[in-house]
Amino acid sequence: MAIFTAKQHTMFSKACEYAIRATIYVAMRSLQDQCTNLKALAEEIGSPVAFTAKIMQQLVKHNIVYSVMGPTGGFQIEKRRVHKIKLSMIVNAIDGDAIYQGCGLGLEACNALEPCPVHDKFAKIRDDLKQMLETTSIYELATGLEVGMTYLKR
Amino acid sequence: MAIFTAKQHTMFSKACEYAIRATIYVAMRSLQDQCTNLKALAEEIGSPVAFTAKIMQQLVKHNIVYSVMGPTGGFQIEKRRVHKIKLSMIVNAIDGDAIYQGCGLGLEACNALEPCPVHDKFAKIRDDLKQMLETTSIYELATGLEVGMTYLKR
DNA sequence: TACATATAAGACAAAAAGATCCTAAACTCT
DNA sequence: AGAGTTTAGGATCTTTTTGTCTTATATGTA
Repeated sequence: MAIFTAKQHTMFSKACEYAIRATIYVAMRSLQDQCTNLKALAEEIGSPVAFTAKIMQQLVKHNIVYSVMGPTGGFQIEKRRVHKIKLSMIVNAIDGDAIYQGCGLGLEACNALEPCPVHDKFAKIRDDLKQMLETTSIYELATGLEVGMTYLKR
Repeated sequence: MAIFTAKQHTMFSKACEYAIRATIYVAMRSLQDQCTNLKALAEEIGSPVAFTAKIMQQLVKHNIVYSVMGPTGGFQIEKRRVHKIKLSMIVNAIDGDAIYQGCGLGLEACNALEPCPVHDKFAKIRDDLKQMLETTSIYELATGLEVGMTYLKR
């Protein structure tokens, strides 16, 4: 159980982690005018194939990537849209906005007028996170990957 | 399912949210030399009684609060220790340290030398969060509650 | 048109998180 | 000592998250 074993609650859900990794990889390939099929994608980012399929379906529904069926098909992003896709769009599509909008203690009624005890302490962290997610484009992350400055595996 | 319904992945697990709220309340009562029993505690922070019991057991094991059995028993914190208890101790006891130590994309091999694409973007956020959790004492949160500046319910 | 290959979509399964229940152990008070 | 109250701890149940499987649908190519 969560409480008994040393849990590791992460910033994003596993699905969201896969979604970000997948989008970055698809973006890198898109910048090279390449479509990426599911199998190769899952291989490259080290994620379960069938689960990744579900996640990609969501990204397609949220217009973050588009898909092409049939042979030579796969996932791709229009080259000119890559820089318009921000981390916040992916996080929002998969995890919702609670991580950078909600109360740190999960209180419904928490706001600036009736703050929870950690409200002010978290306000800055949350705003910084929001700012970062909303200004970081997949373009910059994909190009770092392309030139071998960053890595997606393991 | 997570992917289908609009999920809300939060900063901390539910258990951790309850743990923080509970510790703040017990601390406030401890500053008034009062012991807090489980039922009253759960009532005050709006959490399920039995689940809260499990969480309190963990906090006792991690020496964050101590417990007294029998009538007039409950949970308490030594007055002189209240200011020594930091948010990080609670988060660590319940959620582990991944939120402010691990890679934003969940990659095992991610570090400054072989960074994931979002590594640098997250470094600052993570460090700020860590700093805040490690420097925020339960004392200051409990006193804000005591004077009615902050609220724990709903 | 037929065939091969790729994604879409739904059902299903396993694991973890969230929550409950019951009995044991500790303690206070009479 | 006995009765009643409170936390400890184990077993159990439910919901959510993570992951798999099977069938349908779309598409490129011979």
